[in-house]
Amino acid sequence: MKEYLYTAFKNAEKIIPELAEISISFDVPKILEHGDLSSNAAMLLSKKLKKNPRVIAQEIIDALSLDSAVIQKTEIAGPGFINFFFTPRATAEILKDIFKQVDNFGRSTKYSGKKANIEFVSANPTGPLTVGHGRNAIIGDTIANLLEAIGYRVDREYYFNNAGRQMRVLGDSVRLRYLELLGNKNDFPADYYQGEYIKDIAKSLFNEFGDKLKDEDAEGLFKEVAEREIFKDIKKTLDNLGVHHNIFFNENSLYEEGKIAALLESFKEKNLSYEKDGAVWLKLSELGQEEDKVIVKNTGEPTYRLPDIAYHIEKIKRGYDLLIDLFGSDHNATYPDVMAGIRALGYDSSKVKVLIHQFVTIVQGGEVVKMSTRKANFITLDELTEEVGKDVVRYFFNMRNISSHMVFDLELAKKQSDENPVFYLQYAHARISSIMREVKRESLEPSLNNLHLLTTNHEQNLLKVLHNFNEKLLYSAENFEAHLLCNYLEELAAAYHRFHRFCRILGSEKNLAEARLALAVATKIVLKNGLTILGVSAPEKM
RNA sequence: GCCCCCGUAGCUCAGUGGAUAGAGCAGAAGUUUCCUAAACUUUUGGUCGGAGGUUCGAUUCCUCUCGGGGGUACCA
Repeated sequence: MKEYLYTAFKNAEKIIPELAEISISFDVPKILEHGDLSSNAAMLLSKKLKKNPRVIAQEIIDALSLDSAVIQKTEIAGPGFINFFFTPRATAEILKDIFKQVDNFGRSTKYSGKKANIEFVSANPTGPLTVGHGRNAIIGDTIANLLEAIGYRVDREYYFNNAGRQMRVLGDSVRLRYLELLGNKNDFPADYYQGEYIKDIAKSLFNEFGDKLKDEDAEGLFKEVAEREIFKDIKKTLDNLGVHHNIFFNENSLYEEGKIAALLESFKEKNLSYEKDGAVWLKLSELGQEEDKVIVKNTGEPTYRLPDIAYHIEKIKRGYDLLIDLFGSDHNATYPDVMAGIRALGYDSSKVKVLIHQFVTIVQGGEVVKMSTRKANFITLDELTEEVGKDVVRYFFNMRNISSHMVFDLELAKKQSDENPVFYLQYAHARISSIMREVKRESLEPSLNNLHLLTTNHEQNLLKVLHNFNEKLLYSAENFEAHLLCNYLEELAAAYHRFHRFCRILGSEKNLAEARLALAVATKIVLKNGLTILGVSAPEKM
């Protein structure tokens, strides 16, 4: 419908040349009485033409030469809006597109041939994923789905580190638990990993090796086994949610391939680093940042900045058109340094898009639960998924703006899961599936031959919502905002449920029944396409 | 101190500079001989944290301010 108006406005430039100077756009009015689409062009021109916007609006309408088979009427409203009302028949044309494209309806080829990479989760293998990681995992995977829907080829990447202090402590935690099993009492340090999973790993080592490991050091087998087991669990947890990375990038490989040493050398050559107090500093204050930061500690170990810069350079070299980093807000201070480092070495950081999501506040029994992997005070993502199911977890994390500090009330999620909006969407899909089973008895087929019969408010409204899918999906993907897709699908489901209540298929005259059936089937297609992008199932029965 | 995010209905949250700020839940009243009532209809509930500014028009953009969260490491 918009395309029609864009063309009409374009042609009207011959009569009102100033139309070419403003950006023409059409909004779907919030209120039904304001028509199907509205334009603010007259208001935008009012200053330029020094005329009352309502007068200009009339001149625009006169210049448009609209087809009455498409546009039923136009009106000038409020300060100078032009409202367009489409004929029911023109509105129903959308069903033809949906039936033609089916699973591909809504998908776009706008970014075909482009490659994107999204790095997300990226938790080091020190313990099970928590509910907090869940938000990152779901947002990341859904953004990847959205990008694929608009044509990108997407790599899902997981960056991790199995070296460093964190992992040493992990290995030693397992070692101490293992020694406990051999009867050696020890003071298990408070800053070690307290979780039961550490004891489980120690137990499996004890079962396999008996006391043969009592003189092993923490860095060897203990750490290796802990990492392997924990990673296995993490992948299982993600698998349960339908999240699959196709690239796992180990920070260690940057050291092994000499990338870290080379990077350090480049900074030195470019006179961007210096030594002070036994450490190597990066001159970030000369690169637009607040202050210089350490890149190699006086212990000889790099800080995270150095490998992070090296890692991003590696990704940039792979030739992506878009590189997304998805972090929790606790990392929000780290990326500007990394970007500055990349730019300083002459790499293009403009393709890197950093997305920061805010924390999930867990509330249990009316109290905020503070999460810490080390203290083993957390609710695992697995526990949550088992409690409420994959669809609820995915929908819950997708339905809110990533910048919102969301509250996750565990009791509510478990107890009142029936009231989660995801069931509202799925139920609409299941209802249509049910109708499709029923109509077979009456030998009704969806038909596009009598779409002019779809004239009631409920039918027309549903059709109009269907019209919006392409645009909403594209906008949602280009802005990395999956919650907009959720909002849209809720609107679609609501429109369908109303249609379902007031416009019966079985029992209606055949031509009308088949036109309505086409509308229902089209709705089912769009619901399913949307839910699939969210990673939520579209059940045939509930 | 400085940086990022948030503040909208009792609660959880939408809101792409536009017209009368919305949804779900919770509260009130209804709808089923009928394709699934996990639904639908009606209804109560708002100084959009506050104050300035830009604009024909601000919940939306800017400045200041108050409140909450996260950072500001030779942790990541």
